[in-house]
Amino acid sequence: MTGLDTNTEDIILKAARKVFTHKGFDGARMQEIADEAGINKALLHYYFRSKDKLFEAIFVEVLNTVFPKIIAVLMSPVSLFEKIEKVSFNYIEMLKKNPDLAIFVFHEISRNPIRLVGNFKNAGADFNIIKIQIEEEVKAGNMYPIKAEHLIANLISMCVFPFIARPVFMGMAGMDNDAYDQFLEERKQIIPQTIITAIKTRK
Amino acid sequence: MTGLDTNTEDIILKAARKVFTHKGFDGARMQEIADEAGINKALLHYYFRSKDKLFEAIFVEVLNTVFPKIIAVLMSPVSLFEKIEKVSFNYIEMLKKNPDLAIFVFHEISRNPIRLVGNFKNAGADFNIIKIQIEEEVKAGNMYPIKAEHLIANLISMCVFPFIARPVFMGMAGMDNDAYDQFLEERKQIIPQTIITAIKTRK
DNA sequence: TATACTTTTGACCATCCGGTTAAACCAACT
DNA sequence: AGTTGGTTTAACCGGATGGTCAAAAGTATA
Repeated sequence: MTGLDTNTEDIILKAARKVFTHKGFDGARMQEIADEAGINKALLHYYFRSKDKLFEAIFVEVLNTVFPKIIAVLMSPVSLFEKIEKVSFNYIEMLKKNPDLAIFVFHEISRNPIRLVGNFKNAGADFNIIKIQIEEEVKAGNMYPIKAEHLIANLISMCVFPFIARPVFMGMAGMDNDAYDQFLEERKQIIPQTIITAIKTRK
Repeated sequence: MTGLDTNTEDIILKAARKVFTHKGFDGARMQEIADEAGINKALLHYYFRSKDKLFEAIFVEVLNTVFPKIIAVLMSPVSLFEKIEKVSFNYIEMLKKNPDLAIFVFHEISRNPIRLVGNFKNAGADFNIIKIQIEEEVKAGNMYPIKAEHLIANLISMCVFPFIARPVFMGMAGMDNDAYDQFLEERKQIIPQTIITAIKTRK
């Protein structure tokens, strides 16, 4: 593919990402990563000193895949309703391309919550921007009040959780893989529709 | 506490449940379970032949904690709106008492999706009941159409995901533990409010 | 070609971990 | 007290696993 694929360090990262995101830190084996990369196990330690170091490298990479783009949308200077639509679209689009990331990220964060703190706080997330924007929309009569925490929680939950619970939902609703992909595609519309309709309406 | 606590088998199950749900199958150590139970490691193998067997025992137990009650509510003969309220309340209440279960269940299911199939299908879940109920509510003019899959996905997502993403949401919104517990409590109202308002309104 | 360097490898090591075993412990019964 | 049967333990085993090392292979430079 690209030139990156001929660079040993990147081959390793790619293999490690695949194995770690699929099996988690505890379930991943250095030997399996080496096999996946088509190299000797010792070479892993030559480029990355330890399993922890290698994991850290790909975990940061994954966090940067998952959070920054959505935060950028939420912080961008567009209307609240447009943000809700864009986040739904972008998040579902990204997770369709990286279906393992959701479970991986939250499992690993639960294994070691401290790791998170610094990393995404300085991705430019400022929660007050959303709070102020909601206040303004309420003042302008475009929506009814809701705490920013709940609005964002509703939005992210509905986007991400179907990827985490995929086998469960598929089993419950009797969907096959194709049907579920179609279902996920529909959610790009359903989620903003649900949220926006709810906040535009007197409860 | 109860008489159960003096029974070795139950002491083991309790310890195993704590360690497994906290660390996952791969991260759990038989020695740690033994320590937690205050017994010898060999005794684990005396009561449960292997780590797999012990895990299977507590996994079934956990599935029966997580799914049946919610399925029972969804299948019960009450109005759709009442179901939505009851599921929100019950799910959040249960997860407040067992905060580790959400991540644990979905991580382990992703590790081995087949395990799930039989288990909760015969918990009495019949998705058609919800589909029919929605059709009737639509026909009666009480709500606008929405696929049952999306309605249920929205409901479960908004209830469960805040437990999975707890550290992330806490970080983003700058909440401490007490504030987050309060936030979760509020969601018992917010979630049915959001869903019901949305489906009662022309989009 | 000789030299110096980085990259890659196979073989190896120490430790961890799930699992086994034989013996000790203990309660019940005779 | 002695026997029996279930329970608990300390010690041990073998394989898996993260990690190391010295030598081989490859590459660039003179």
